[in-house]
Amino acid sequence: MEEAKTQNGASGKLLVVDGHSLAFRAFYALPVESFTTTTGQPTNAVWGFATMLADIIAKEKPTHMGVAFDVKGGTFRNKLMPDYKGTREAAPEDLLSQLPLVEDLLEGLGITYIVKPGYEGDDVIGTLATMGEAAGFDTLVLSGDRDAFQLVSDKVTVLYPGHHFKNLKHMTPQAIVDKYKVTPSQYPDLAAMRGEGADNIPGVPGVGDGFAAKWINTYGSLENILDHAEEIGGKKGQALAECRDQVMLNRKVNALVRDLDLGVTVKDLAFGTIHTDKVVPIFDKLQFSPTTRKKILRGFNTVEDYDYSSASAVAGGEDQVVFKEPVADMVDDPKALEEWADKHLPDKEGSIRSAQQVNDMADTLSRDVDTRQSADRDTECAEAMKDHWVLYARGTSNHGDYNLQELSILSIDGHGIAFAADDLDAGMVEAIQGLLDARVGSCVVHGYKEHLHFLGSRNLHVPMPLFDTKLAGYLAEPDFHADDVEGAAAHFLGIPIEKEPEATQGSLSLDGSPEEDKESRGSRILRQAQYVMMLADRLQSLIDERHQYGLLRTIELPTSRVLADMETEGAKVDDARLKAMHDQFSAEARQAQDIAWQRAGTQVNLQSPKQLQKVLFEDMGLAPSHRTKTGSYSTNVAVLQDLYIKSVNNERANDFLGALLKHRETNKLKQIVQTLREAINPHDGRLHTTYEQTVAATGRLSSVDPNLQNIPNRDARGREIRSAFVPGEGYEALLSSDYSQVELRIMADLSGDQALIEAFKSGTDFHRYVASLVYDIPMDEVSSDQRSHVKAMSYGLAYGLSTYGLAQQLKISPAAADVLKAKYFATFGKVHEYLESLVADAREKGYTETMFGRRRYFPGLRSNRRPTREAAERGALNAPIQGSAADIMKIAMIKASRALDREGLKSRISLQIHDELLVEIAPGEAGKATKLVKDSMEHAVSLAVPLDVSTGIGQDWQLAAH
DNA sequence: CAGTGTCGATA
DNA sequence: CGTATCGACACTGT
Repeated sequence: MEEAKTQNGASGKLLVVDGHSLAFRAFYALPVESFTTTTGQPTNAVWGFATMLADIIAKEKPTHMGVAFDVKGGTFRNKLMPDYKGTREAAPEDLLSQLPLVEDLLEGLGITYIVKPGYEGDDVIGTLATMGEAAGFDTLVLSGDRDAFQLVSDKVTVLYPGHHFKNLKHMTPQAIVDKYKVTPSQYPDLAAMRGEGADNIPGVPGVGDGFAAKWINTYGSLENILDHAEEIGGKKGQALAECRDQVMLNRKVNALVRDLDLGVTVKDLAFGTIHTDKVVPIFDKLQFSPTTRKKILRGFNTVEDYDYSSASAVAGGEDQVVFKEPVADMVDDPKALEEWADKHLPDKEGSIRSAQQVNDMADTLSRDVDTRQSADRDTECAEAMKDHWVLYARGTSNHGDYNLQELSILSIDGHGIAFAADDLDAGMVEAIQGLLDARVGSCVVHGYKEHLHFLGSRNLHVPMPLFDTKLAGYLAEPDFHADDVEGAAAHFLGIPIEKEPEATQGSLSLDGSPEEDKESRGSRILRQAQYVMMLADRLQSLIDERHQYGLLRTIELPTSRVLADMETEGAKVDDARLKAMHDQFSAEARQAQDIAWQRAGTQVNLQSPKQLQKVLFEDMGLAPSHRTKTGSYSTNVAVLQDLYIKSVNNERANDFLGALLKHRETNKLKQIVQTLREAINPHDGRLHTTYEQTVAATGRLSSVDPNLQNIPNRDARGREIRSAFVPGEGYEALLSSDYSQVELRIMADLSGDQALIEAFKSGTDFHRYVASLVYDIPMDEVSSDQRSHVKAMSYGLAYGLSTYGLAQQLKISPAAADVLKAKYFATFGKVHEYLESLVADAREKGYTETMFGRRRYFPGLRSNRRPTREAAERGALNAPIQGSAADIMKIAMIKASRALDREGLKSRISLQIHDELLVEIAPGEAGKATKLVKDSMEHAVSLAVPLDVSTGIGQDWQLAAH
């Protein structure tokens, strides 16, 4: 890098920053929820400001720096133009409260910041840039305001953020000319004619950058253009003449002042020395992580080895994580693999457990779960994880077809072996199997389920490993989603994100990227394995601290195995039936569309809310009711139905709405059926969903590609689709087995409310029983309204339902809802207390916990923003309940799967829909399988109330329903 | 071609 | 102004 030199030998690089612009952009770019201290102070703008600045400092290496801020109160511009920046909304409090923090941080970092009453930050910037230029410095101006372009010269470059704030464009004189076809000094003339929307400066109507540039190049100066406005002619020329005064005013307003007296010289702007006594307290106050601190400080000359971490740094210490490049060993025959393993991997004998031992241990722990939910809390992994190795495989999957692509084994000593799947012959596969069987007890993977699939595609079976970094990461922070190993490493280890270029396989690469050669492919996968190794170290201690190893071992890892089998087997569907339904729904949707188009008089796209808004609320003049969150008029079913009823006297609108509603319904069903059909695996005619085990923050599973957890079930039309799910070849029926009111039963158990416990023990119609208590009347006098109101209240409990919401759902007045709620809580006082305690505990601890120690963190509970805080409160109320139900179902699945196996049945679990299992029944096994599955579910855990499971058997899913 | 908004399906 | 999801489609901006 060359540095600027002046005649007198001075050299330097000056960075001038528009402080407000940077803080604003950071604020809006980063979610405030993720950047809030425990005291509720938002820090997203400060964090973004500081890290962004650090990035630029690291990249540009300036020697001098000045940050300009606006100051409250009007400037000379407002006197010239009262509307100047008039459309700007006031900055939100969450941002304003951060500006003093930014200034404090700058002071601590030894960076000069400047405000000048009566002038804007832009004028300070203009002055600083001019001073830098005059001193012979290379000068950079970081600003999101285009007015700064007038400062650009050979010595001055403006860094202008693009759409993504990260990539800054270097606006040099040439870049300005390329973009606007005028020189930097001519740019204000151009802007004066075009106007500046952001500042509420009107331009000449119909004139944009293009015309303005053309005129400037024809006539030179702005004055000259205005003098020749008549010559230009046409609408634009006329408009220009009419706007003459405005344009001249614009030009005055957009000229930056470049000669303010700021009371500093360029030399004063030198920086680099940090005031440690000031910086550390600020860092502490902002609760910045050690990683963030290092990141911010890397561009400064800091005293070597000075500890910038807070005295009160997080326990467990965030030691600097160092990436050590693994050594790739060449192993090309089975014997060599065995020798390599003997040399580098933990002993088969001794402290390391064999696969059988590991599974025995899991069984033992799982039995503990039978009797006492907390028995598994004390199992720790630290001991076993002093010596471990990483198995890291990658592959492809497509609707049940899995394909291993590459596999690696990495020892804790840094030696590793990488294989391309194509190079694995039968002998090598056998040797790998031997290695797995002997040493899996000390093995770490990232995603056990995926490894079962990928290795399974080469007939390799992976017994249960010691640790899974993907599952562990999910338990540690269920709201965080890394999409790959690098992402997880970046998050948990604070390793800068360097995305590895993905393998370009095959003979040619279309996008011109170089094909990855064998060697670099090998070292890439070993690097990824090394990330897994490092993640294991970090997560192991996190998991142990929280006593979650039992959860990992006895619930999550075994669940992975059950899910892998379910995914591999899939669920059989009758495609002929689906096709018939699709044809039927298509025809109906088309009919409805024809009628709608006819009544509307135009071919509106019925699937376009925007077009519908126009037809309904403009053309037909109907009265809009509900607004969407962005302020437009909603066209959802509730609104449409309402309009339909209200439009009885308007035949055209009424017909249109009827057809539209019909289209909504049938088209949705058509689309669901179509999606299902497209996902059928052609080889076996079955649907192979993928269960995501680390997505839902509460601990539930989710289902994707296709989602088989949202197949219609509410109305008869949609439910028909379930009749297409049938037993496959070699099976005779389907069993549906589901929990009734699990979440309520969990609440009864956890709250210890005797009234509710008795209600469940009574064994009668639960909602009727509860209603009789709430209204204090005999069971047989409970009206159907009373029953349904109480039922809604019961279900709403676990969601943090408001009286408003309850009223809306039951179509009763808020006052009546309030009365219902009061009565309900008067009857079940302990439930009320329990729900309140969930939120209170979460506020104190920062997280909630399920019966099995699954955590979820809720930083939003301390937010200053009411909507944020209340949303967090509802989440904290719901998470332990929904999450405990999820834990219980996972345990039930593990038990059921093992029971079916143990009894030698061929029947198998096919689908899980949160509180329901669908089981494919082999001939003659209906009775036995039903009993095993039902028992497993009923006795997954032992609560103060019985777990009620209802079952049904039928020739298809719909018929199996009960 | 990616990102956002609206809508609607489930437990 | 009830929790947790997934995904199709339309539209918009680079």
